[in-house]
Amino acid sequence: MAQEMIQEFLQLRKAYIDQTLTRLNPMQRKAALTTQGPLLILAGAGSGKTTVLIQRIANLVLFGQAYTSDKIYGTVTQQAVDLLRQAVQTGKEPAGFEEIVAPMLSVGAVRPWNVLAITFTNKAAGELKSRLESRLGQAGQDVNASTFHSACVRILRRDAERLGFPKSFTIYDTDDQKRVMKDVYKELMVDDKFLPPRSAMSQIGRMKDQLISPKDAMASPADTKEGLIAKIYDLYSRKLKAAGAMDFDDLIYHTVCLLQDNPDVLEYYQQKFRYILVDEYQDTSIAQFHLVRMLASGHNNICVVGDDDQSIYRFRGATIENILNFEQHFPGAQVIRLEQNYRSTSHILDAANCVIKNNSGRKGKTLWTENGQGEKIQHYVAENEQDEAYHVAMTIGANLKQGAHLKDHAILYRMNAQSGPVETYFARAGIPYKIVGGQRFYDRKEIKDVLAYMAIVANPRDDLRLRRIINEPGRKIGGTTLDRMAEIAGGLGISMLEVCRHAADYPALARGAKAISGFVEIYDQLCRAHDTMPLDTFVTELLDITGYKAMLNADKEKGQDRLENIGQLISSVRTYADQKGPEASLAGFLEEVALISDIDSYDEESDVVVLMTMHAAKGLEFDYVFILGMEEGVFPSDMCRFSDEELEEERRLCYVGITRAKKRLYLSSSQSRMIFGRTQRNRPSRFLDEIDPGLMDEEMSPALQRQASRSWGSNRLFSDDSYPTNSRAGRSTLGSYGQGFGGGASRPQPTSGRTRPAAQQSAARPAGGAQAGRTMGFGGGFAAGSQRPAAAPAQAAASKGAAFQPGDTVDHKVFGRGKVLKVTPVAGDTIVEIQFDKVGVKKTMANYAPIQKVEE
DNA sequence: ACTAGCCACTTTTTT
DNA sequence: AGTGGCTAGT
Repeated sequence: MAQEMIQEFLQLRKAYIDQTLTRLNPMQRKAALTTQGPLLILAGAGSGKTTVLIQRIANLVLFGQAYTSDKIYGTVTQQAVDLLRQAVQTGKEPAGFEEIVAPMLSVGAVRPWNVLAITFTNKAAGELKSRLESRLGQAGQDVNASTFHSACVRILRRDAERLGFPKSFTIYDTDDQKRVMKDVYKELMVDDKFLPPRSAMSQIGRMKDQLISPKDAMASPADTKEGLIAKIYDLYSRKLKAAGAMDFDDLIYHTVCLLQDNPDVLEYYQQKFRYILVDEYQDTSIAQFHLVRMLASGHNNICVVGDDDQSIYRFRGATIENILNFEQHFPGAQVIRLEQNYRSTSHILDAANCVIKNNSGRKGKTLWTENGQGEKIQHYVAENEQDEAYHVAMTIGANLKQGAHLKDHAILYRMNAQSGPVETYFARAGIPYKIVGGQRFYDRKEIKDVLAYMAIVANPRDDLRLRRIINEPGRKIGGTTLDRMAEIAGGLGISMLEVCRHAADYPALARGAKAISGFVEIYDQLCRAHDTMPLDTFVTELLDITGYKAMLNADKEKGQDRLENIGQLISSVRTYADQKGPEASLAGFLEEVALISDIDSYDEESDVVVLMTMHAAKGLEFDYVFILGMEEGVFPSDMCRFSDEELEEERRLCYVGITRAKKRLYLSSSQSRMIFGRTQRNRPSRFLDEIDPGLMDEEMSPALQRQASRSWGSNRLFSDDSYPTNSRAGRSTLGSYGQGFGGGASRPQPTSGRTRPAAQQSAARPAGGAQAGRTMGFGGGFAAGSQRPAAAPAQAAASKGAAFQPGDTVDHKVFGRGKVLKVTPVAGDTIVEIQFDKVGVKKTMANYAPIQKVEE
C-alpha cells in the first residue's frame, strides 16, 4: 500500500514538474530536464533557447534531479499525495501545498549561487537575471550570470596578486593598447611599414586566445617576422604588467593561467560553480574553452548552447571547432537539437536556409516553422546609398500607416560607416532613430580624459593614463620631460608618478621640477577628495581641482558640448553609486565602463528605429528588418575575397541578419556607392543569388527605371558586361519598363540637368541629382502614387518649402498631424517647425520630411 | 611649448 | 570624406 502511494507520488511529482514547463515543445522540454553531465544544445535561430535556458536553471533550482530520481525527501502521506494531485489537476497550488508538499518536490536542489551562466553581452546577462527573478524571486538574482570578461574580472580581482598584478588593475581598451604598442615600436625600433601595429596587435591577441605565452612565442619563431612579433609581444606584456594593466584578451588569458597554476583557487571555483551554462558557444575561443573545461571538470555539469551557423567572431579568435568537437571534448555528452523556429515566417526562414546551405563544415540542421508563409522578401535595387536610405524611410512610413511602430524596424548593415546616409536622411526627415555601436560614448576625448584622472587615483602605477592627462590642461610639462621621466621610471623599475614625487632629486628633470610638483599637489588633492567624498561628488570636484572644467569653459567652440558629455558621465557615476550602494568603488566603476558595450544600453522599449551592424544584432529580433548594401565587396566584404573560410563567415553573418526578421525582410543593393571616399559600382551580392527567386520580389528604384528607359536604345546600363551575374536584375528592369511603356502611362522623364544647368546644379549641391530624385519621390509617395515625378528638382524644392506657412495643418508620416509654427528658409531648403498633436514640437527639413499640407 | 597645416590612413566585424 | 597624428615653424 505504502509502495503504491510512493509510486503515485513519484508519478504526480513528474507530472507536476512537467506542468511547470507547459510552454515547451518536446525537444525544448528534454533540454530543460537534462540536468546532469555534459549537454550540447544546438539551438537554431529563433528556437526559443533563452526560454529553455531559463526553464533549465529554474528546474535545477526548484527541483534538482527530482524529475528523474526515485528519491523522496520526507515521508509520503495520503495528504501529500492528495494535495499534489490537486495541484496537478487544477494547475494551482492548494492551501498547505507550500508547507507539506513543496519540500518533497526537490531532490538535491541546486543553490542558485552554484550556477554560473555565461552570456555573450552584459545585456543578455541582465535579461537572463531579470527573467530568472520573475520566475524564481530572489533566488534568480543569486544566480551568477555574466560575460566571460566580467566573470574573469571578478575572479582576477580576488587573486590578481598571485600573478603579480595589483587587485585594482586597470583594464586597457583598444586605444590604450595602441598607445602602449607605439612605445614598444619605438623602443624596439620596429618599422611600422614592415609590420603594421594593427596586425601585430591582432596577432598577439590571437596568441593569447590560444594560450601562447610570450615565452612560448619567443621559443619557436617560424621566421623573422614571427620572431619580431614574439619580441613585441614580450615587451608589450612586460609594459602592461609594469603598469598594472590588462587588456581584454588578458582578462581571459590570465584567468586561465591563474587557475592552471593555483590548484587551490581552481578548486574553490569548481566547488562554487557546480552547474555551468555557456550561451553562444559557437563564438568561444580556445582560452575560453580551457577556462570552461577547467571549471567544469569538478562536477562535469556543463551545458553549452549554440548554433554553428551563427558563428561570426572568428576574426576575434572564436573557433567554431569548440562547438563542432564538443562531444569529443566532453565524453558522454548528450546532444539536443532545437530546430523549430518560432520567430520568422517561412519565406524568411527558407531564404536563410537557402543561403546557409552553401556552407560546408556545418553540423547540419534545417529550421522549420509553423508560422505562415508571410509576405515575400523584397529586394530593392537602389541607384545609390541616398536612394537606398530614402527607400528605407518610405517603407517604414508605409508600415507605420499599417499600424507598425518605429521600434519594430531595424536597419542592419555590414560596416558602421554605412549608417551615415540613413542617419543623415532620418535626421533631416525627423524620423527618430538610434544608432547602436560605432564610436562609443566612452571613447570621446573629454570622457577618456576624466576617466584617466579617475584611473590614476585608483591605480597610481598606470603610467599610460598619467601621460594622457599630466598636461591636460596644459601645465608646461612637455614631451621631453615626459620621455626623461619615463626613462628614469623604467630604469628604476618604479612608476612615473613615483618619479614625479621626487622630481627635484633628478637633475634631468630640474627644469620641469616646479611644474611637476604642481601636478603632484593636484594628484594628492584628488586622492584626498576620493577618500572623503561620495563617488559622484569626487568626480565633480575632480573637474575643479584639475582645472579641466576651467579649460572647457574657456573653449567657446566645443567646451559646452564636452561639459555636457561629462555631465552625462557624472550622472552615470551617480547611477552606479546608487545601484551598488556601499559596494560602489572607483575601480568598480571604471571596470564597468571598460566592459560595457553599446548594445548593452540598447533599450527596446523606446519607440525609435534602430540602426546597427549585423554583428551587434545577434540575439535580437524585429518585425521588419532591412539589410543594406547587399553587394559584392560590401557584403560579402572585400576582405574575404581570397579566403573561403572568411567567405563562409560572411555567409553565416548573412544568415544571422536574415533570421533577425519576424514578419518582413527587405534587402537592398545599390548600383553605386561611395565607399572609403571612392564611388564604386558593385554587382549585387552573391547571397541574393543564393536565395530562391520564388521567395523574393524585386523592385527597382524609380530613378533607375527612368535611366533604363533612356538607355534602352543603347542597352548599355544593364548589359551583361557590366553586371555579369545579375541577369535577374536586368530582366526585371526591362519587364517593369516594358509594362510602363506598353501601357503608355509613362514617358521617359527629362533629366534634372535639362531643366537646370548641370554646372549650376553641381555647384549648388554636389549630389543634387540624387537628392532631387528623393525629394520628388517623397512627393509622389505622399500623393498616394497618383503623381509622377516630373517637375524640375529646383522648382520642386523651392515650391515644397514655400508651400508651408505658419498656421498650416500638416500630416507627417511618422508623427501624425501638427500645426506649422515657423518657416525658416535656409540654403536650398526650408526648416519647418511643427507643433504635433502627439509628440510635441519638432523641426524638420521641408525637402526631406514626409510631410504634406492638409486642407482644413 | 604650442599651433597650424598637411598628410596619411582609415573601415569588417567587438568583449 | 573625414579625422587624427605628425611635422615644421613660431
